[in-house]
Amino acid sequence: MDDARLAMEGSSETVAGRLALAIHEHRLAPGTKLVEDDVGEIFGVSRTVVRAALQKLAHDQLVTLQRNRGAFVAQPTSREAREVFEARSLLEPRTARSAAERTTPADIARLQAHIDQEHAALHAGDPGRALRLSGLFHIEIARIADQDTICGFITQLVARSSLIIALYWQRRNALCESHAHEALMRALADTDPDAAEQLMKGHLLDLVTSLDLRNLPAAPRTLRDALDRP
Amino acid sequence: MDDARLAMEGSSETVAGRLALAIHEHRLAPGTKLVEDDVGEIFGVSRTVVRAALQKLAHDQLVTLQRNRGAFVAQPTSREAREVFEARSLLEPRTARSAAERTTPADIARLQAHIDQEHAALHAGDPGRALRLSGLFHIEIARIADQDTICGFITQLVARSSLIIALYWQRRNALCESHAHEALMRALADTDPDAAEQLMKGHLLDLVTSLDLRNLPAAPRTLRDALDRP
DNA sequence: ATGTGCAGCATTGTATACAAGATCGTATCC
DNA sequence: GGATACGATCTTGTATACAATGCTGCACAT
Repeated sequence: MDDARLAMEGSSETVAGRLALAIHEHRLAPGTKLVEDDVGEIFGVSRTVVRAALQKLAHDQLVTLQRNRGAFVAQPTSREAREVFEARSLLEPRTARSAAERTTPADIARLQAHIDQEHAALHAGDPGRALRLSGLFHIEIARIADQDTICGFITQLVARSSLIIALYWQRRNALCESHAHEALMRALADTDPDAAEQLMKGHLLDLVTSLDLRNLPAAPRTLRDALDRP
Repeated sequence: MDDARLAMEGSSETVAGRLALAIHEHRLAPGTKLVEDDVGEIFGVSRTVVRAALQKLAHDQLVTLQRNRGAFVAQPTSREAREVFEARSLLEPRTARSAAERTTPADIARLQAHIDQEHAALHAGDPGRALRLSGLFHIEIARIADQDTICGFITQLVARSSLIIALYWQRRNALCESHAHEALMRALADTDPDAAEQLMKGHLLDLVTSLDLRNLPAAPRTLRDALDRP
């Protein structure tokens, strides 16, 4: 009830960012209800700005808005999961190719820093943060490609992927061994567009095959929601 | 000052839709300021719902929000224009391929109806509506491909393309002779994925080469905005 | 005991009120 | 005469108030 001090300059975006981060790091589980008053009190703002933040997150499909019922952390269906990775496989390989054609040493340094942080988070026993950093790696590559529009799409898809992983990840053990990321970074450093494209393609395929998408209905939902829809 | 009757059931989305349609049909020019009170009075709703609508449009990048200054119909730069068509060229050809693999006769009928309406609008001297329908044709193909996520992206890109065409279209004469659309429809009807993919690729290339993207700074903006930025 | 109806409560949807910032015109100074 | 400073006005940002909707639990009937 005291974070109001950092709420200046686009407070609704601050709230949206904090909520998004919590979702990315799996600290807010899919299906969780986000009550406007509660969120507002936590961040020290009124419902007005909370509503704006929830709307933004809804547009990114991180939360679902149900009229007169409220906002819930989204629960992508297995169909949506397949669609998200289908979209990523259309966008990211060729974006990685473009990135490879214009990577600078500074970019490589940034990528290396990402990978290091990711390893550190894993060893520190913070898989949520590791997952978040893993997603940022993909976004960073899109940023290198210098295509803001595509980068925005990829950002959205990475965010939804975090929810999908929360729901459908099967081998809980080896969490995203980032050899793939290191190989990608090398391809960029070597200015090898073909390798970058193929590596990204394979990496995404690995990811989607690590999911268990047999049409289990998303998860045992909020117990109540399971029956009031149909 | 009387349209309040149709404003129930998601009123902010109604407002956003009406505004978006006006932008699509080039009745709201890029750079136009959207004053909250004015919009609210026009649609018979309060600023609360107008703000929600403007936020949604801002997320779709149809309007630009400037803090404490207001909302303006977006003016994509030539860079953004290139990015939008780059993104479309990544998404739409392969989406057209997917569509060709699953087109039903009912889909063809719908596409034919779109083309007919487009011709009718052109002959009726309503180029705005023709352009809107032309965009819907692309969205309809994405819908046939049955990929909601990609369809959503394409919808956004088509919307932004409308703004780009408003700003950068050079040959004002032959407005989108829709032979390309008819050829695409035939490829879908013939279940010819290769042709569909190639035709879409070529069509998008034709579109982007019909633009004049030499870095003219977007247009003579709102006369005032041109000088207060730098 | 199970199902139904109603009442009270909790939460969201919308409008309005007030505060903060930006714009524009005018007056003043040089 | 031109530039600058200031104040009036308009617009947006945020909070709050009220209305409408949905939810929960108890009473009551079957």
